[in-house]
Amino acid sequence: MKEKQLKFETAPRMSADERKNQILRIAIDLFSKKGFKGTTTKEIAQIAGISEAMLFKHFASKDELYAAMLDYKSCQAGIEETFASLEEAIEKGADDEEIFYGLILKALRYHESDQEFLRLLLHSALEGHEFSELFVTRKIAPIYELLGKYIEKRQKEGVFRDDVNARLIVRAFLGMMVHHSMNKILWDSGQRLLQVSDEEAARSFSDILLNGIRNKEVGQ
Amino acid sequence: MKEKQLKFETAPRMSADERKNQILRIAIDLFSKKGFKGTTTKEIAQIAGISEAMLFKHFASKDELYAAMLDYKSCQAGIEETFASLEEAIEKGADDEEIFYGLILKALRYHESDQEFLRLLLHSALEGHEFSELFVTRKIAPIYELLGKYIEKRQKEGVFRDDVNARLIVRAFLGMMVHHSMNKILWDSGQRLLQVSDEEAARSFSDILLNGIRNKEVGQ
DNA sequence: GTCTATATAGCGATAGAC
DNA sequence: GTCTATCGCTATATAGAC
Repeated sequence: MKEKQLKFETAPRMSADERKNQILRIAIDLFSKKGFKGTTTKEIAQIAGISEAMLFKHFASKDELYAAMLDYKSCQAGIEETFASLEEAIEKGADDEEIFYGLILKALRYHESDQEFLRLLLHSALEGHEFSELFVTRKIAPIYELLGKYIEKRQKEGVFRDDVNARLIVRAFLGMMVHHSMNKILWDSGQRLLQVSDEEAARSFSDILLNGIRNKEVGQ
Repeated sequence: MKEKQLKFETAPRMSADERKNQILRIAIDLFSKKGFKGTTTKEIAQIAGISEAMLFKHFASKDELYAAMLDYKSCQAGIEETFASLEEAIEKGADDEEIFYGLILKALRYHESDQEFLRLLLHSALEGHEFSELFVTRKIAPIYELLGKYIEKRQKEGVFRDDVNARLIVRAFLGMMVHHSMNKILWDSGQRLLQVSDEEAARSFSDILLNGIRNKEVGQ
């Protein structure tokens, strides 16, 4: 259980805000790797180069630090941005290919660049932390709503098959992409099972899905 | 963090094997809910109705108990059985519909009936435990192999499109189903996002996938 | 803003009696 | 096979000096 660690050796007497941010960044790193119980306040303090007493001056308890860290992390957007660009693509009447391919690729790239996020989300879900529930309500439910509505519209237009629940299509869609990211982060670091670029994965997933849900009779 | 707990009030002087099995079952329950660090030997002993000293007579350390528990759990098959029935379906030349629908439905039902398993797998993956790696090598890789080969065969026959990596199709396929199960277990207990039966989900996923990867020109 | 020192509780694990 | 008692350690958190 030895990992390389970010080390912040800094001049003493950092300002309160700087210090708080430094602690949060270290907490994100450690909590994402080892979860809540697996991370100690001692280790966080050591890496920050301060005493535990100082840490508890900034955050009254470990719980408070954990919550603050999740809050900080979820404000780093990434999902908001992805959602906004999806909304925009739909509004300007982009091709289905453009919409689906673009969304998958954006998501895969985000997961790649911010692996801490998926790990923190899984940890908090397994631990039953409210953050996990909140994240689904605030960030995931709107995607089901937006994408679900779009698919229903295309079903009414006769372009997509209407014998499949629109939200089940959203789930299939998110499933391909989330599962692929999870494999890359959690198991497939050696890429034993599969080696493909994000572009190829996004291309294939969106092809499979679109061909899978389009009405055969209607030409595209 | 209060949960209902399986309680084993038993007559004293259980045989060694019985006791060991009882401890393993309790360990599975607790480790799957709270992970390794989140579970204490004290709690396991309390629920078993014995002292911690007794627990350490049966398992020399907490680590040993954890490993024994994962071993025990992974021998409860479920996946072997699913794999075998997939193999059989392919050999007897079943329809693609039969093969894909059957596999998804079997997997969804297994995940439903044994939620501990998915939780333990995720916990061990996040913790970087070797079990997780081993599970992928021994249980998941063969599925990629078997299903990948079958898809390649169908591609050569001209039934499936051959412009998509066969293993990427396997991933898309497993992704839909695993992600759906994870949603049911981790987030969707209130089914806010989606309410569907396992049968409907399996039907839709296999429809989407098969339509998505079949050559358009070839009638079925 | 930072420290040392310490309180208090809980952890995994052991000794030794029955 | 089981217990009580306890060890050595680490955890979160606090008090009070500088």
